[in-house]
Amino acid sequence: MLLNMTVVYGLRAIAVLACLQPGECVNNQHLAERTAVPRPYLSKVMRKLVVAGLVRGQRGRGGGFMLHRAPGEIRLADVLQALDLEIDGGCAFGYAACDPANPCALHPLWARLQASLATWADDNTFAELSAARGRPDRRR
Amino acid sequence: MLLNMTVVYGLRAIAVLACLQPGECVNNQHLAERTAVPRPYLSKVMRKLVVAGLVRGQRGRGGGFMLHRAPGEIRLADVLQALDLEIDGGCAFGYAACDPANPCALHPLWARLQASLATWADDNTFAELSAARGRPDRRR
DNA sequence: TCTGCAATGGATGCACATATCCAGAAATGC
DNA sequence: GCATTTCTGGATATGTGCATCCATTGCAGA
Repeated sequence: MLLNMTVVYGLRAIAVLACLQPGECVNNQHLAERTAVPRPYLSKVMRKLVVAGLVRGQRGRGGGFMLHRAPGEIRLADVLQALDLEIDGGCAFGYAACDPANPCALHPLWARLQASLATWADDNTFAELSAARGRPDRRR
Repeated sequence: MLLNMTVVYGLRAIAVLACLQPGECVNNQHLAERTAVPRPYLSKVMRKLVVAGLVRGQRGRGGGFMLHRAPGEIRLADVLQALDLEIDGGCAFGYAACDPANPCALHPLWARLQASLATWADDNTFAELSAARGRPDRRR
């Protein structure tokens, strides 16, 4: 796959949380079911999202997770960063100094890829999810 | 990084081969130096590129690797495919049936990423490398 | 204050990508 | 044919991402 599992899991989780009613929250077990992520691993991922300030974790009876900002205020790039994905992986040849003035052979192709990814991550938020928002699979 | 090491190594190798004079070839050791890839691992990567028909491997004294087609005839997608990178990683939620008619929540965002990547891989060839083509690091 | 629920955090196991080593096979020049 | 060079190919080590388990901490309601 193109992105690593941890990131995919994080995106799924945020997407599910973005579909909740305001004030509503989902605990780790239910979230694991809805995202099809292994329960113990999901809690590690959620922890990182909490630390990054994207998600709020409420302990105790009736607790769970909810978004800390409106879905439209969360960019995909925020999630990638929270989960330690380097958008800019550096020079394709591993050169420390590689810029348009002194480029490696792959520089133009590589820069184009980086730009595509960065645009995708920066310009998209969770405001736009598919019609699956109202999907009846909202089991508890 | 965004792509896995194997793919990056493969791209580097093709880029170096694309800079050779017609008929010229480079053996594994020199190629490993120019691409900064571990020598034993590079030979595995090269093998896959040979099997895929992108590169020709010539054994014996004076042998080595050379491109099997013109640089402009090799798309990035060809290299990715040769090195077993799935461009289309399937649904972000892992649903078997996920299409615009019955989408997962992440579908629109996910489709946009897939499209960006596919465009990059399909529309770019090794015809366009940076000015490093004539770079004086052409040591033997 | 007690009890149960749920997130937190550390320690650990597992699989696969990455990397290495070495013997074999093919091509070239003598 | 022989020696040298070089790719080929299998077996093996290593390191990291992925996943699991369990003890602890914090919270809410009775």
